[in-house]
Amino acid sequence: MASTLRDKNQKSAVSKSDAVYRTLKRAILDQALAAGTKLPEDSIGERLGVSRTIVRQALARLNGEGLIELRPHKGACVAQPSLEDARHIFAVRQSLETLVVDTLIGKLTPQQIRQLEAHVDAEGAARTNNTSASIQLAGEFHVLLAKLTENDVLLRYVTELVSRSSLILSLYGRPHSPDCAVSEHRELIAALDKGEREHACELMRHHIDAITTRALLKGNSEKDFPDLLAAYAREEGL
Amino acid sequence: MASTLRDKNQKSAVSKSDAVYRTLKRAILDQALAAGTKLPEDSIGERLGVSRTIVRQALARLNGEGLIELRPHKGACVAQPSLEDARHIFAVRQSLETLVVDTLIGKLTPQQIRQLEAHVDAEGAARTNNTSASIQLAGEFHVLLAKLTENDVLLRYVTELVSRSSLILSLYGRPHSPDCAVSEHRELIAALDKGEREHACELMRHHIDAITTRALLKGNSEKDFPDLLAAYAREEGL
DNA sequence: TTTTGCTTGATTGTGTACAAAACGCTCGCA
DNA sequence: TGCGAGCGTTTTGTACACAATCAAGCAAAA
Repeated sequence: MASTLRDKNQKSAVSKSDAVYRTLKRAILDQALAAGTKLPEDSIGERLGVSRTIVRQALARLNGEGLIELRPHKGACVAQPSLEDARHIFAVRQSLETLVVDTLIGKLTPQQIRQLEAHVDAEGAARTNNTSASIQLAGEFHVLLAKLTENDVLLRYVTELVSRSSLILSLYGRPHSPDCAVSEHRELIAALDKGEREHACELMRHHIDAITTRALLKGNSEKDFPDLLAAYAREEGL
Repeated sequence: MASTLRDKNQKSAVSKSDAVYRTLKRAILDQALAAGTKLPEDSIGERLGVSRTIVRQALARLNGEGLIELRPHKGACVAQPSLEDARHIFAVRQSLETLVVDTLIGKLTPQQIRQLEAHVDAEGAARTNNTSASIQLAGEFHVLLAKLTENDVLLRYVTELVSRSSLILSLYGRPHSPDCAVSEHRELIAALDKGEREHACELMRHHIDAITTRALLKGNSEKDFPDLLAAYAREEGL
């Protein structure tokens, strides 16, 4: 596709570690690299044709964003957010995305509204595709909203949280029905368009609640056992 | 306390780049390194007795947190947040710190209340000292609150934003009167203690508003002039 | 048979060397 | 005297090599 070429040019011109960073990030979010997968610097570097130095930089960045875990002398692996992590992440999303809506109310141009609607149309079209692409698109809707605020900090945090949410959904989430996400997104756009501040905020709150519920309902079986053990181990100073 | 010792051992034993990271961060927040100061990898490494590799890691991390700017092939320098950056940062702080208060309401133990009061006492005691230490302590109060939520994500973001706020205050802020900060902190603790949710949230909102005003009111004289020039120059493609 | 200790292999942490790019300086020219 | 080009120096970007650490497998003893 065209974007690949453009990205490749940018990367080679701007920085290689960015390229590796983006590649790994996409691989993680596409679930090509499942949660918990080890990420040895050597193999990745060899596979992508760069030195370990570059890979290390990319891994450090991903670690900073919470997408991988980086334990000293033990290497990196794709993060496995605990249920508690998940609750924390969604709580902060709740707060920040309400701010997004609050910032956007009454300031969206017709063109921007159309842009949002076009995105949701794409979500609707991808409904029949596989789950991961659908989760991806649903997440990008939130990132797009954040981008429209033109608040860099807000955009960065929302982007980060949406990425981590994708990971969580792929770990714990029930099968994910895109239908409700799409309809909720449409309602939100309508409220934003009409300038109904309270209604729009309430819709966003409810929407994130729905995602949270979908994310945390499952996953109480095999995953909690090792976590419990880890808690005990930590108390012993291990 | 015991944790301090443990942390220190961990630091020296576990990783050098952490040490450099912390050193640079403190230097920036203490205004030992003024905004805009160039940070050559070589000099820093030589000064701190580590190789460029380590320094580079620390710089990358600081860049991720917005404390330094890292332009390709041009090196790092202490960040100079624009007034717009400042507005963005405080807007997000507003939102997140309200979440902190909302999370904490009704869940603080008497011991934690005492801990908060002790901190504010320290703020009051440092009132006569120099400005930077005072700003520092006032910021740490907010970090302490975030820590009490036990929400890692929230803590990380608040910490980051408080750091950047310190930088902003040192750049644009008027002389900073610690008195009002202290009294506002005390009121907030009281409201938290009594479990008055709405009142506490309102106090936090008002408090951040006050900080924002203090931060952005000044700085229209000597600092805006070069900025204005830069804007003109950019329009000319320079 | 199970457990403990050692040894080996693999992987990360760090320093250093070389290549490329940007900055400052001097020199030449109008 | 002012301006621009060319060159040398400084600084960053990258690769690689060596040291340190961890995990696994094997052997030996209880």
